[in-house]
Amino acid sequence: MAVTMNDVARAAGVSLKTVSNVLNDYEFIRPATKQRVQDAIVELGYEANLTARSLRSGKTRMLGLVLSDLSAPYYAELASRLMKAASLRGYRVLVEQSDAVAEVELNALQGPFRQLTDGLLFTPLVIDADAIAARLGKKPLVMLGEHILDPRFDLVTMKNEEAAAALTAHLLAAGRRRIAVVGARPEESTGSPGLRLNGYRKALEQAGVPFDPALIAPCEWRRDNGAAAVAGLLDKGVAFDAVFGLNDVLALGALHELLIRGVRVPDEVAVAGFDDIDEARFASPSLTTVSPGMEEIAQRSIALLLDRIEGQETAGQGVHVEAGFQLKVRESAP
Amino acid sequence: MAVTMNDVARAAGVSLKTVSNVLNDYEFIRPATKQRVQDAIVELGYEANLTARSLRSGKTRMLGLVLSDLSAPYYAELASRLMKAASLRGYRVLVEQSDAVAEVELNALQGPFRQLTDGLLFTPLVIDADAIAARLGKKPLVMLGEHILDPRFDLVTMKNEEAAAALTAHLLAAGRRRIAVVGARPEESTGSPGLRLNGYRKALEQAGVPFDPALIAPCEWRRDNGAAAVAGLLDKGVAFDAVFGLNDVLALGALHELLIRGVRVPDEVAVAGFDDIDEARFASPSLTTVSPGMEEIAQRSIALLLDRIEGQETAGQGVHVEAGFQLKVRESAP
DNA sequence: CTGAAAGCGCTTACAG
DNA sequence: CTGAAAGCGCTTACAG
Repeated sequence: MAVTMNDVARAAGVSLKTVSNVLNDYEFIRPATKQRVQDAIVELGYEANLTARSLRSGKTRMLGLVLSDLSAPYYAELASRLMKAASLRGYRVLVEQSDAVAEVELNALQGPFRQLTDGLLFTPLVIDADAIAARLGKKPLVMLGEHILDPRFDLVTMKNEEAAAALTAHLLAAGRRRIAVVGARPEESTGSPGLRLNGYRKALEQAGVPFDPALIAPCEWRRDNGAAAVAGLLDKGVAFDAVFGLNDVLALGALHELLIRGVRVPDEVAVAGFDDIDEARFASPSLTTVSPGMEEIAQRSIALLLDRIEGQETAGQGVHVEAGFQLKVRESAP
Repeated sequence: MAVTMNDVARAAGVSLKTVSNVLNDYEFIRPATKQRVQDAIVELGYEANLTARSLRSGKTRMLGLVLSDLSAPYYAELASRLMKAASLRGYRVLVEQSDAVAEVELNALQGPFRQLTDGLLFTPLVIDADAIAARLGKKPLVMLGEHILDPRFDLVTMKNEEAAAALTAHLLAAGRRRIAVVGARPEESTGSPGLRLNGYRKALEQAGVPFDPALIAPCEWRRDNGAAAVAGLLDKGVAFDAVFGLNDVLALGALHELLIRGVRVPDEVAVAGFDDIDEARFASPSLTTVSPGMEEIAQRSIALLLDRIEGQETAGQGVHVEAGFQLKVRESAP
């Protein structure tokens, strides 16, 4: 049916191996031979069969990306950048949405999804380091995010604590003293919620402001939950003069609820988020937030994963990368 | 290295073909034989090699999705739903971002991307129907969106004209007479911008309100362009009492600019969008928009594409599906 | 520098 | 109901 390497070899009057050599940029081919092969390829309109190549070579030139939900703005923007970075190196990205379900996360590690990809960019939300280590095959895996901080794994993440502390310090410097936090449990101290809450607590401590658990509203990181959490605080009569949404969609949900209730932002209550999604700049009022270095995260995680896939070193220890962050001061918390 | 079908056959004391029959749910297998094979599979931890299966069968059980930019909220939400719908039928979705570049769109039709997938969900933005027809191989392709309306192709789309007309009629009914449109050229009449503009014009006509080209601001569909377009109208001194952003991010960009300039929304200027992305509900004020039936679009386009892939009929004519829409009246244009 | 052969792990006619 | 054989289209040692 389709044109094969055999057809090309016949047309060029060489063996299969020579065609393969040309395709794989083998150095030592006589220019004349190479030219004949290339002419035959163009003439016949030959295209390499990627499946056959994969079967024989054991490589697919696809990377797996496991995240909870591609429709969340942060993940959508990250996935888009990861795909572009991978594409520049000749790789495609296959996305798996886990919905934060343990079974899906586990299956991504060893099932067909793993088989289809040469390496994994993994954002686990529910399974733990040991579960991952137990299912870790030979193929490389780079952790994205901060659910797992384990020296065994490569990890690309952001400065959660530092950035959250800087943001909180900014709110404190503006005179805010009762800063509500949306998206963590008061006692949480690991994972993205916990680390960001740690930063918040450190900044409070530094300023000599007491930590009040009543100000901490736990919820899943979705827009509607941000709104509901703030509604809950207001209904309970908890007094606060700022809201720190642990990500932007939470902050934007909170902002919406405050404005609906007639609370003036930032005059009465300042609002700040975390992520700097495209939307933050265009919210009304625009959202003060932290830019966590998403482009750097995308670049470095692709670079690290491809080094593992293509590089010689299998490495004993995991590499830990932390992207730099930037405070983005806007109208919602000047 | 890995466990193969041969290993399973040996362990179960049957031939390769019998193992294949069990794996592929062939009907006529003696229960005892089937059981022995299944036991061997579990015992050895056998997993089918998908690459080998693909090479032999010519099927990858992957669908291609070509869109301009996964980080755009509408596409991110659509991609997420498409993946879920495909997953229920045992397929994966591989995304290709075209950035609205013609070359990328063309390559998606015949290059390696096509080879890796059994069928394509294609949102072309720049190439035309003939270019597509010329490169259309044997594999099925379903158009998404409305850049191409051609009887040769299967198409799943939304009621652009009707929905835009309904939205415009809503603005007119609320007494708005100078409705600016952001995201189309005044003379445009095809593609998403053109069709939505047609709907706008029809509603104006129906209401006996003259069409004023000065109110039509062309720009690419990005948030910052929506803001810039409104800034342009205000700076030129064009009078208007409503803005219809041809998609939600344009409307939200416009809303932002209006509020920055101290224009009261909706009192002085009403704002409406199109798409009903998650963000619309939580904007401040919340955004009046059109919900174009995204879930229906996702479901039906997957169903249609898989019918083509798995079904017997190669069909002469393309099937055209239009999802239903709903007007979402919120605070920005009550 | 180039060739002839083996084999990656499946599915698919072809037999019986 | 089940088996023996061929072959999908490549890459990879092995020779020379």
